[in-house]
Amino acid sequence: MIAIDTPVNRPTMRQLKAVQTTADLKAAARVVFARQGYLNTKIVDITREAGRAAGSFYNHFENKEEILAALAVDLGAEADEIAGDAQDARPESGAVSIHDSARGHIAVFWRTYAAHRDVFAAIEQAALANPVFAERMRTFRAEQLQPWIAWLTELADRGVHLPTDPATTAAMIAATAETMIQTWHGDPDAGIDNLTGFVAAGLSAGVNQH
Amino acid sequence: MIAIDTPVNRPTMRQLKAVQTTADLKAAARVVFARQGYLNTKIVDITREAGRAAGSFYNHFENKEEILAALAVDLGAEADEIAGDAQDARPESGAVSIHDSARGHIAVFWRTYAAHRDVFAAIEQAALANPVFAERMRTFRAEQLQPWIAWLTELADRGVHLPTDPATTAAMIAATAETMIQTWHGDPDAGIDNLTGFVAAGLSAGVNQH
DNA sequence: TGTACATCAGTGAACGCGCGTTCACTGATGTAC
DNA sequence: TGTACATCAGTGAACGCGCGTTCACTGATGTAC
Repeated sequence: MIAIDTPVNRPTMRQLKAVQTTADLKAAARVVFARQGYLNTKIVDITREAGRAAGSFYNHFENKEEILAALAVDLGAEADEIAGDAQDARPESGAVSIHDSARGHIAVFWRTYAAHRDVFAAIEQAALANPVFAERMRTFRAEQLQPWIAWLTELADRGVHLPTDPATTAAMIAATAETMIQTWHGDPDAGIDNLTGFVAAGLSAGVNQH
Repeated sequence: MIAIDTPVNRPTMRQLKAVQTTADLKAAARVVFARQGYLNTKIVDITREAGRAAGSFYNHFENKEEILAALAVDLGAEADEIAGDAQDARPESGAVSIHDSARGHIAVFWRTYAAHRDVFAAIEQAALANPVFAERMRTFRAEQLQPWIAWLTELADRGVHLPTDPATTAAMIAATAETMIQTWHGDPDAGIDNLTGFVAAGLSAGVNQH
C-alpha cells in the first residue's frame, strides 16, 4: 500500500527549517547557559553559538525566559521517562523497606538532575532575578517532587517522625542531593548508595520513637 | 581625672556624619535586598531608602557588590559571636554524643542564618551573577563551615561512614538546614531538635557498619 | 575669640555604555493558474 | 511543466531604554593665624 500524505500533515521545507532552528537555538542556549550562567548570557551569545543572526531569535522565542521555559518542558518530559523506567523495573511484591523505596526516589532524582544540571542551574538563576518566573517554576518543581511528597506523607502516616512537613522534607532531601551531586565524581550508583544510606537512616530514626 | 582627647583620636563631626551615612546605606541595602532581591536592586533604590542622593553612594562604596561584601563582614562578626556564646555554654566534660555535638553546630547555624537570611540570600544571588564575587564568597563560606568540617572529619576518623567527603557533607547539611529554616515558622528550638534528629540519625547510621 | 581660606560630605543632573528588541530587506520556498 | 507572484525564515544594522557612574557645584565644618 502506498502512503498518501495529506496536504495538511506534510511539513513544508520552510517548516522543517524553522523547527531545526528552534532546536539549534535551544541546544545553543544550554551550552551557553552552562558555560557562562543564565544571567550572564546575552541573546546574541545564544544566536552566535547557534550560528544565526540576532534577530532570528525572536522568530522562535519571546525572550530569554521563554527559551528557558521550553528547556524546562523538555526536561520534565525526560524526567517522566526516567521515572517511568524506574517504575517498570520495580519488583512486583508490595512490602518495600524505607531504605529501598528511598533509593528508588533518589536514583530517579540523581539521574534526572545529573542529565540536566545546566538547566536546573539556569532555572534557579532566572527564578532569583524574576519573581513571576520563580512562581512558574515553583509549580514546576512541586510537580517534580510530587512522588517524594506522596511517599513521605505515607511514611508519616505509618508513624515515622519527619523533621518537618512532607513538602519541606522533600525539598530538604532534594537540596541535600543537589549539593552532593554537584561535587560527586565517580560512579553514580555508589553516590546514590551513600546518599540513600544517609537519608534513609535520618528518616528511619523516628520509627521506634513512640 | 580629666580625660584628654588627643587630636588624633577625636573624630570630627564630618567623620561622624560619614560613618552615619555608611551605616544608613548598609541598613537601607538590607531592607531593599530583602524586599526586592539583590539582583533587582538599583543603586538609587538603596540611596532613596537611605534618604540620600544617588552620588552619595560612591563616597562610601565602590559598587553594589562592595556594600554586600561589607554586610557579609558584619554577618561574619556576629556569627563568630553566636558561636562563641555556644562554646561558652557547652559542658566541660569531654565525651559528647554525635547527637549533642550535632545539635550544637546546628543551633549556631540556625540562629546565624535566621538573623541574616536576607544577607545570605543576597550573597547567593550576587555569586550567581558574578564568578569573581562567587569565589570570594566561597572562601567566606568555607570559613563559616570550618567547625563543621573539623567535626565531621573527626567523626570519619572514628569510623563513621559519611555519605561523601567532610566538606561536601557539611555543605549538604547546610543546604538541608537552609531549606528547612526557610519554611519553618514557630519555635526555633523545636525546629533545631527536629533537624538534629534527622541529621544525627543519618550520620549515626554508619557507626555500626564495620 | 575672630576671620579668611581649605576641605570634604553630600547633591542631582547628565553622560554614556550595554544590550534587548525592532524592522526594512533578502533570497529561498511555496502556491496559483 | 512553466511562470509570476506571495509568503516567510532568516539577516544584521540601528534604535532606544535603563541604569551605573561621573562631576561640577553647594554649604557646612575644620584649620591656620
